[in-house]
Amino acid sequence: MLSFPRPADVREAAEIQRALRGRVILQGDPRGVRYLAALDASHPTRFSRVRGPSVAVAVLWDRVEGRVVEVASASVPEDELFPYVPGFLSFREAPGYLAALSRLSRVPEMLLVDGMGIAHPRAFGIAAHLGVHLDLPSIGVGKTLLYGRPEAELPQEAGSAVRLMGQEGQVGWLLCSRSGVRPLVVSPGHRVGMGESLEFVRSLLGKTHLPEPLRQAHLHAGEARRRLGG
DNA sequence: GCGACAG
DNA sequence: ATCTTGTCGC
Repeated sequence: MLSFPRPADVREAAEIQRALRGRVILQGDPRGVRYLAALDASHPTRFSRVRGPSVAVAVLWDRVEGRVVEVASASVPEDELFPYVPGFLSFREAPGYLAALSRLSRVPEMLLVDGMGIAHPRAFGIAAHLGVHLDLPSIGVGKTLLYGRPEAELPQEAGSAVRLMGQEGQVGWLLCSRSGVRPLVVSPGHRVGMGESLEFVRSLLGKTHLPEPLRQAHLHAGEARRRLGG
C-alpha cells in the first residue's frame, strides 16, 4: 500500500490537497457494488471517561445480504495523529483507515466515509482523498456542513434531498434520512457521479439517522476504543 | 477585518 | 470527536 505522507503543517497539507484534487473522477455508477467498506473513527478527548489511543474501523458491508460481514480496526496513539483542523481531516484519520482496510480479508469495491467528498473548500475531503489514494470509488457522508450552500430550503421529508452548491457548481447533496432530522451531507469522493452518489446512499438508509453501514462502523469504533482503554 | 469551521 | 437518562415527536 502506498505511503500516506504526514505533512509538516497545514500549509503543506493544503498543497497536497491542491496537487491531488485534479485526479478526482466525478463519474461512475456504483449500483452493482456488493461489498463496500464503511469507515469511522473514535477519538478520546480530555472529557472522555476512557483515555487511550484513537481507533479507526472498517466495516465490510454486504449490500446484497444487507449485513456486516467483517469488522477490522486499527488503533493510533495520540502522538502519531495529525491535529484536527477543519478542512484537513484526512491527514488525521486516513492513516488509521488504511491500516484497518489492510486488515480486511477482502478488498472492498468502494468506500463510504464519515466526512466529505468534494463538498470541501479545496474539493478534496477525506472521501475524495482516500478514493484517489486507493483508486477506489468513494462517497462522503457527513453529519454537519463544512462547505457549500443549500440550493433551497432544507429537506424535511425522509428520502428527499436538495442540491449543495459550491462556487463552480454542485458539490453534493443535503439528504433527509429521516423525517425531521438534520440532513446528511452527501458528496461524491472519487469515481462516482453526483446523482449516483445520492442514489447509492439512499439505498443504504435504514431506520436511523446514518446509513446502516456507517452506523455499524460508528458503534464498532466506540466499542473498540473503550475496550482498549479499559 | 469578520465569520465559518467535516471529525 | 466524547458523556448520558429520560423524554418528546414523527
